[in-house]
Amino acid sequence: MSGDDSKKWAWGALLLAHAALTRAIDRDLREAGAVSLEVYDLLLALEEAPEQRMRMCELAEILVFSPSGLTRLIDRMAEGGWVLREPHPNDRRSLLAVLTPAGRAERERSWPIYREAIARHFGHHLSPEEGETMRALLERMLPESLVHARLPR
Amino acid sequence: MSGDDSKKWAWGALLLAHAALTRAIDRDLREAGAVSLEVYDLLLALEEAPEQRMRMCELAEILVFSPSGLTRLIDRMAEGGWVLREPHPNDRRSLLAVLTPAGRAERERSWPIYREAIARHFGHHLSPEEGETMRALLERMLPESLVHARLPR
DNA sequence: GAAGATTGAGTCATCAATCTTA
DNA sequence: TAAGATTGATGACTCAATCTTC
Repeated sequence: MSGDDSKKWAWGALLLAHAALTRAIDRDLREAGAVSLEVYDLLLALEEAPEQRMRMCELAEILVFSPSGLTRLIDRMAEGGWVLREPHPNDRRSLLAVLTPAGRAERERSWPIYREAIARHFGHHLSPEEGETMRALLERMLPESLVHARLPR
Repeated sequence: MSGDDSKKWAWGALLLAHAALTRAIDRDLREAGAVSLEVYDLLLALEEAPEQRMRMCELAEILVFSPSGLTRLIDRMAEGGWVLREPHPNDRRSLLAVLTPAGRAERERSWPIYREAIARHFGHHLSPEEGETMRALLERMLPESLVHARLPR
């Protein structure tokens, strides 16, 4: 394997490792009684959106879900009372998903469980300075389109 | 939100962003005709294991899959001719998954597609030095149990 | 014609229960 | 009794097709 390939391979190995870690964290979160990563992500996206509402297609793009996958995710969340569907004022093709107070409460209830999981999985191996470096690099490495909707203001 | 919480939140945001990025990369890979992340991960694990074979329960742990999930994943891969099941010589409860030449070939066929995807998603936002820092930190940040089976020797 | 959302069919994961062997 | 693997039932995501609106 050439030098370039072996560098790419190292990245590939870390990609695979990180994908597995994500599954492990998601498993931990569910076992501890928190909502799944996707649900948390959606609740958070709505919470930080103007007027706590967003078009279905926007949500699908942010979450990297298929349109039908998002439809069903919103179905389940609406059944739980965490979101509502509302017609779009200017485009009758489109629907808005709206966060309810119950949805916000659920996100807040899950936060401490997330905080624990994050500390458990990320906090132990790096010094505070290294953690800071890591965060800054990750932030720049991830595509703007995926980060901007998620970073705290 | 306290200062500590806001740090944790930043990590949480990056966790969510990275989970979404993983979905995006997996989608890209499939569209480009490569095997999925899980399948690649399994093929690679077997390829680097002694004698290209591993116990089912070990594989499940490395991949962060449930036992039944692994059973079915191996079912599909065996149907495709990429792995075989073999009895464990010392423990008749256990089975070994064995990589076939076809499985190795499939992993090798997918590698260039992975290389492209990695370059596209990871190569563009960081300088080579930053990339190196990032890799080193990621390597230390991820749990040993997940990294050691995946890093190139 | 294209964009936005949904539905049905198919795929793939999990949990709980079961069977065999240590 | 526990460990390892599998099976059946269920849940959740994708693709392709459809319907409405731009």
